[in-house]
Amino acid sequence: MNIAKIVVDVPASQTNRIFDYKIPDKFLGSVKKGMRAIVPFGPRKIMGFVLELTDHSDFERLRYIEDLMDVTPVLTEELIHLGKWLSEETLSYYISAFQVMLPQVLKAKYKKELMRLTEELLPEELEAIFADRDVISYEEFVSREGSFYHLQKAIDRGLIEVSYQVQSKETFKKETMITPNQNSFHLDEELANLPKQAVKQREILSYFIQNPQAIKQKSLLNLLATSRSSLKVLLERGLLQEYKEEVYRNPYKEDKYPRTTPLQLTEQQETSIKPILSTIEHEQHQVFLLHGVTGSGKTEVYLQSIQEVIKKGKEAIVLVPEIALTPQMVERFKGRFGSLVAVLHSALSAGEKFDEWRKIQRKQVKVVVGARSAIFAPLENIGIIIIDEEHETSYKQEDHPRYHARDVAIFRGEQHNCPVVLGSATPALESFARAQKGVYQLLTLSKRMNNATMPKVKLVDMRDELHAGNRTMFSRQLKEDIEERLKKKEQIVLFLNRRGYSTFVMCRDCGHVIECPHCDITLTYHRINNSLKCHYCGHEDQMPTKCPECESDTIRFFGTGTQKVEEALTKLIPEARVIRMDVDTTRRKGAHEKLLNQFANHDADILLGTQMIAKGLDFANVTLVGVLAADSLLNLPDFRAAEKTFQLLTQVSGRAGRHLLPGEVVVQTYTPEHYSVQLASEYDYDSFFKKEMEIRKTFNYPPYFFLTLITVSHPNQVKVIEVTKTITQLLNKHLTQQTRILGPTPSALTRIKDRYRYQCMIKYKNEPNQRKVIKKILSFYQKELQKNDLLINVDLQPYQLM
DNA sequence: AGCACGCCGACT
DNA sequence: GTCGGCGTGCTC
Repeated sequence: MNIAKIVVDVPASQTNRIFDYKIPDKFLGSVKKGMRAIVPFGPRKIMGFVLELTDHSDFERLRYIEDLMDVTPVLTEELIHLGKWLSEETLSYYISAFQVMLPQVLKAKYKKELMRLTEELLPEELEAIFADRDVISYEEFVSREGSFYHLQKAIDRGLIEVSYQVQSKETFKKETMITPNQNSFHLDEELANLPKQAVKQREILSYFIQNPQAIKQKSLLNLLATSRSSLKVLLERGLLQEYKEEVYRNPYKEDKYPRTTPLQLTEQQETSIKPILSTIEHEQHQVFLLHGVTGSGKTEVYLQSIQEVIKKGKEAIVLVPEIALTPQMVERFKGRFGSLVAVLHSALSAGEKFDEWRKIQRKQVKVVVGARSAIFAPLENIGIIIIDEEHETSYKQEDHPRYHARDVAIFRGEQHNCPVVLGSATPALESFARAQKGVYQLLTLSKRMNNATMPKVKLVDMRDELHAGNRTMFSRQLKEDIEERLKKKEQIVLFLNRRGYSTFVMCRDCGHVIECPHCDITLTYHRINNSLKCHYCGHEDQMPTKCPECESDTIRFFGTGTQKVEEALTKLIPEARVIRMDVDTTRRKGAHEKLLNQFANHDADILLGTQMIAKGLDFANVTLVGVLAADSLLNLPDFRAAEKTFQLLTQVSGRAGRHLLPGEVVVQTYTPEHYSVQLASEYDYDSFFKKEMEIRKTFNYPPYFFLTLITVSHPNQVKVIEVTKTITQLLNKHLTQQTRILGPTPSALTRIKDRYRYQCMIKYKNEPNQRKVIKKILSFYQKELQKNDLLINVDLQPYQLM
């Protein structure tokens, strides 16, 4: 086994294959599959992943592996297998598939340097740049406008060498530890010998006489209220010793979380957990769809399933949408499983993420809780994979490799013979359809815990408000309800799905929304020159004074970003204490937690926020939820708009009345008759499912058909149309009869940054050759793609249609 | 992706 | 003869 098969860190179609390298004798035996290695590649040195070891290669002039970057492999055999599958599945490069499975810091960093090889003076121009130094960075050379010709000549004459360096970015946090010198010093004797005035030294020594074990320098100095200087003397005299110990950066302090014990399950929970436990017991792969209304106790089912998995000596992965990975959520898992839990969250620093990952790699944890990419946790003995809020679109990665965590979960579930549990109050249509077909096993929790009822939803037609002369963003109903709760000292959650600055323009009379004439997107109001702009194609219009549709002059910008609402709210109800939670107020580390704590302590009456307050929050005292603008999602150019609206409304409503106090929801809308708004207000998922499925069937959308979206972009519009047309023709020719190919159509955002974008949509039921055909088409355009003016983007099962 | 190599055209 | 600008093809 002296040859390694390696995938190199060059994301390009021509290098998207395996290269063979010889293993030098000094590394024989220590090279293992899944390690990162530094290898020569042409004139440079780059990082590569060792995928296989063999002793035969068809290639004759093999070069040697230069160095190893790991002692322990960073990819397990299963992850290598998964990476190959992933790149096939998503049509992305092998290297990208492997990189996405690892923490950022394991990505190699490259440096190119120029090294002086002789004592003799360099040609004038170069000497000026080197200025007596032996090594300068290549970037510096370029930025000082060094002549490449002179450089080349100096290299040819052997004066200068180009050196390539591969660096690893990972760093390890070290802590200084202090311990008594093991070499049999009698500390008590030494203590007696210390001069009287050495008070602090005496204190330190006495401490170690009583506590002879090692202690962190930080804690010691803290404990004895002293500084390093007094410690230093003792270290220098050899009475004490110091050493560095590697520690994990610890973003979540375990001791903070009070331990919880399993709760008594309700009858429904009991019925639901049984089949899960059975598959764990029999090591069977099975996908469950746990359809549980908000507040029905899905989490407890997860926790007790995990408990069983741990009991069997296995491990668990829990995926939670980024936005729901709140301290409250983490607490539930850390509270039950303590330090056996690793949390992978984007809010962690790169170093913290790496340390959590390393805990997993070293098998020090049993449970991994994290957002999308946590599905790649390097566990080797998985007993269950749970995806909470499985309908969340954030589980689909939008750049390469465009994977869906749900698919990866099922793949790994098959590998490990373990159950995959998809949980949601509002399952994705695709998932529910599969459960109906029996592909997934459906488990239902229809009752809330504590016998709480779902809060009553009142729909308020905002057009009526206007006709009654109310021009504020709060309906009379909502204002009244807020005031009532304030009187009763109960709390309120207000939800607005609009980011702070973003505004759209709508006629309050007829509900007409002004869109860009060139793109299918609402225009944004800019205050500076009173104009309407399209953020993508650059189109600009003067702000109209009349509705182009009905001529009414009640056309207004709905600039109701959270900031404006906060302002209006304090004007309307001055006594209310408001906490605003959006990207702006939670950007700082820990701010999220702080604001939620304030609200939990009733330091505020109203929590006003965007998406981030829609999920997972659980406050006993919240009895009113207000949705300020339910239509905001419906106006998006997306066949999933109704589904997303239904999901969001249901989820937000679930924030009220989770405990003893009954809850109520006020939904403000301009389209109260829309079925997604109607049915969400009645919590009628089944009817929504039926209705939406009919629509999907009529328009040949998922789950009846699979989609593939091919987006072509190029600076020249004629060229884009031509290429897209050819692609459509090629697809028509090579795909089956039943498959429908739409296009070329201009993309919803036709022009971005001077590139025209056209797309072609493949709707298919069964198309086994699809990937092959697309690959062929891509290679047909390879030359043009390389030049970079033509871009072809392929998204299988897209979630973002723009 | 980089990088070398080779051809071409402009300029001293 | 000298220099830089591109197009092409290769990397174990």
